Amino acid sequence: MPIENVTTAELSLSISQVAERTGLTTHALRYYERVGLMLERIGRASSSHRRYSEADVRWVTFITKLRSTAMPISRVLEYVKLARRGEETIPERLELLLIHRVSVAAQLDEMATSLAAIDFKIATYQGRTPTE
Amino acid sequence: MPIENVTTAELSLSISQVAERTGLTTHALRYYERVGLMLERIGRASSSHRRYSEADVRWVTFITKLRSTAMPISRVLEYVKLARRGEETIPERLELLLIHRVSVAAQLDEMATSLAAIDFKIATYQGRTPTE
DNA sequence: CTAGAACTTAGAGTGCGCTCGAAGTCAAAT
DNA sequence: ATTTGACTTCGAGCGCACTCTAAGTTCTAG
Repeated sequence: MPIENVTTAELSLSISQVAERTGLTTHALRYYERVGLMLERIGRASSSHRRYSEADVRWVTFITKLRSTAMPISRVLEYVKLARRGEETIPERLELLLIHRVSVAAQLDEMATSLAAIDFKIATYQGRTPTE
Repeated sequence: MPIENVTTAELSLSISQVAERTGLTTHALRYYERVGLMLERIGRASSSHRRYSEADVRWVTFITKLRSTAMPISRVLEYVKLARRGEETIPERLELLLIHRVSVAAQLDEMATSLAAIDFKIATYQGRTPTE
């Protein structure tokens, strides 16, 4: 019954706890690790069970923000690889995020436009003349 | 050499013209027709080439709004089937759209939240303390 | 001590939404 | 008359992002 994290007040979570906290499945978390999306190697308990640090959880959380704005995993991977190279790649990471930002804005815009079209249809179904 | 659309001033477009106008590929348009997404049978020229009416184009355009708000094709199909049954299914179609509307709002919300997180990161990379 | 839940790896399988290829037809231009 | 290119059908193939299975290990509760 080895106790980890004696040094700092680092919590260390099991994979299922991280799954709960992030909304991903344990399968997805293992998959992310396999394809190289994690910033650092995920710690292991003596049993070889994964132990996630707070930083790991923050990173997974950030990844989900990128993913939920339709950044492909391949792009996230580029970003991770830059991040692993250290501070010197901040300009490149910044550029990557700024480019992505444009696409997110476009997505928001398209979705808002689509919503308007759907609302228009809803209004006609509700018998309200939508232009009225 | 039978001439279609004699009655009205209906324009009739080729598949590639519709592709241009809707942003879909001709492949996707054929696929949509194949899986039953079109409201009515698409007209054919004597050559058996597809001829799209204005109403067809409007329908495809509406479909793309549903799709771009992440409505699965299976759901669009439900909607189409209702629509083909006529006016009596308007309440059901309305309900389907209202339910979808909720999901679109949630998507917009999530995307906005993710954008905020990305902007936060951008700000830190730009050396601005983001909370400042 | 034992049962059962949770974990491990490696690799195969899945669902969605197209996308592509093959083989053929047709119309317009040269 | 022939070449070019857009079209047709049908079915297979593909990329993405997981998701699941199998076989084995380990942790937890009673």
